[in-house]
Amino acid sequence: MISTPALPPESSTEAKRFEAFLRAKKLKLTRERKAILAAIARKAPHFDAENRVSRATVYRTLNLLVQCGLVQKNSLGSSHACYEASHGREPHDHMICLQCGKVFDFYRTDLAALQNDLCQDRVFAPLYHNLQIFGLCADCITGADEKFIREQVARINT
Amino acid sequence: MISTPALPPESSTEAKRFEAFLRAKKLKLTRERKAILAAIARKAPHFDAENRVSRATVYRTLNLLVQCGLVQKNSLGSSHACYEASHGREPHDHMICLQCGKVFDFYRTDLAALQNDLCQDRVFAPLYHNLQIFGLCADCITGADEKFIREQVARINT
DNA sequence: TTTTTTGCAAATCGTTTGCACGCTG
DNA sequence: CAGCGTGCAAACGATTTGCAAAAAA
Repeated sequence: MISTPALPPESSTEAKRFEAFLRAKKLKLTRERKAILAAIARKAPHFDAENRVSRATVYRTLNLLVQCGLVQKNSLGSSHACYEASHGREPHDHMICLQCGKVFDFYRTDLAALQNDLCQDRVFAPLYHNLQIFGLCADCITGADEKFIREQVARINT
Repeated sequence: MISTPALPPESSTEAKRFEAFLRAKKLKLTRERKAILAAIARKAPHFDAENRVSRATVYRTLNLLVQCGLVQKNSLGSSHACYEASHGREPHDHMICLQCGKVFDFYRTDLAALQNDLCQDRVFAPLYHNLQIFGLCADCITGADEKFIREQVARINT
């Protein structure tokens, strides 16, 4: 076993932010909340290490972390969502193939600027965005029904 | 009962597209599929009029319509989704408040151009996009913990 | 007639909630 | 000590799936 090392600067930053948030809302800093935050800070895949914390608590805490900006929750009206730690997240977006479902990441630094630009004339403080481009990937375009698909693409893109 | 009128031009366009798609995939044009397509074409809210078609069939057909481009399915890796008819859809995007969950629509004509631009150097044929901007709405910014929230926004937006 | 579809009901899966007990401030 | 938070198990709601009957090609 390794003696507990000093926490990396990022996680203590995150912890401080979370604590400040809880204080502002008069909520309590429990062992479970610390554990979940720690798991996120160390980028634990799917919170495996936090099996001792009940699922209900994980969800309740995730909601707090979302409100506090430490976790991003992506959804759109649906009851399902996709949680992702904000910390160290390269702001990337997705291209999703409608035919096979494959997801491609892409990075564009200018999208953050666009985001701020979009919000400049309205009272809305943007924290992060999520851009999904749906279409057809190379494999699916060259598939059997290529002709049909190309026609489809042409029609919609005009 | 009313004698069947000629279908409006849009729906017949959609119907043709769907038929071509089914033919290309050697699938059958059933009464249920027609009914669901018709409901979408007439912008029926939530397919109320299609109660006679089983839920399973609605979902199965929606998947076909998505592949064929007549319906947009918005999700992000999650198993839940948000279906929306492509037909006559103003290409709009969403700002979503993390605090209260309210959704604001916004329209930007230049986003379609951006979408094509993003895909120009890779083999991916974009059909449509979905941009979500998460942040805090006016009401929530002016709420009790304004100070904290502003700090948060400032931190993330840099 | 052959193959695809449908409807039903059961199975999933992520998420939420009510409640009694436990812990933080 | 007063609340807030937790675990559990049941409730939920959207979506999927297996299977036998029904419909399209």
